[in-house]
Amino acid sequence: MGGSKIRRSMPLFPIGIVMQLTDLTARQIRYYEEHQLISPARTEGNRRMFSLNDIDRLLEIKDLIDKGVNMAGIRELFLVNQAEGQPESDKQKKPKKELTEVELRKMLRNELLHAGRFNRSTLRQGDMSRFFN
Amino acid sequence: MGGSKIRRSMPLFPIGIVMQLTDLTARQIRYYEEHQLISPARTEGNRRMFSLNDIDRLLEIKDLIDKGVNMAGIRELFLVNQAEGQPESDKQKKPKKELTEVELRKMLRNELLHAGRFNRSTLRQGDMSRFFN
DNA sequence: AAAATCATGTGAGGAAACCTAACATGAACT
DNA sequence: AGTTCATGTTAGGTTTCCTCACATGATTTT
Repeated sequence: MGGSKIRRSMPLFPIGIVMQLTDLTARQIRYYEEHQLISPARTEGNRRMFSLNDIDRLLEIKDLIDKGVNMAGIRELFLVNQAEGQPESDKQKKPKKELTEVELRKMLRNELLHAGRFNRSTLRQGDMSRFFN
Repeated sequence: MGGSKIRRSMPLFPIGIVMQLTDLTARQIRYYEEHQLISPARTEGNRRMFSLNDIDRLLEIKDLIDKGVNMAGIRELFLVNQAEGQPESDKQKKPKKELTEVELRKMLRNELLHAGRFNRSTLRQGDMSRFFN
């Protein structure tokens, strides 16, 4: 890297800026990281640095939270979302702790209560284009 | 501003990131500000925050310095550059301290010595597009 | 209804990244 | 030889961020 080109995945923004850009508190952002919804890079000095992709993700998270989805739900949604477009070779998908039937039923019930319309295809990625004039 | 859109003029980057992106030292960047080649925004706590435009500018500055142009020269070039496309109403242009004949001659001579090919139209602005994939 | 869980607020103590100001330095001019 | 220019370096101070811990209100579970 030298003069370099900026990539959507380049860690560029400190948390303060991300707060402004997303209207989330530092606490919220860190909490979402703790629950593995994002994994921002770190500087040598351990400060979080966020990429455009991270910001995209935070905005999606915000959206889903408004719809009443909880951490686990969002995590699973992201998994599904990233699985599509993958080689379908893995029968077991990921050795990640998948949702159990019970949990799933619980979530769905919750969705209904929250008048959750689950469409409006959020989860499109790379929607950051709208961010630049 | 809320969810908001990013503008090229939005102050987003701390100086550390700008250093990486431009390969300039903090000292250099501050020095260029001191000479009014850039004017990055400041946070409440007085920290510099740079926009994409600022980074564009720094890259142009770097380029011109490589060609042997000094601070005053770069400043004047930017003035000219931004004057074109302006209403030609002002006869006096800016009450800025313009270059004197002597200074101008000095600079030109310098250019020649430095094998300065003054073309290759740098100074196009908004060239940051190449920065994104 | 009491207890547990979830998502977030808040505060303490510490460290990283940044700030200004001052002096140092080598290269190029006068 | 002395000056100016662009940059390096160091010192002392402030801001922003970090983790950890505990508090809190809204739900959910028992």
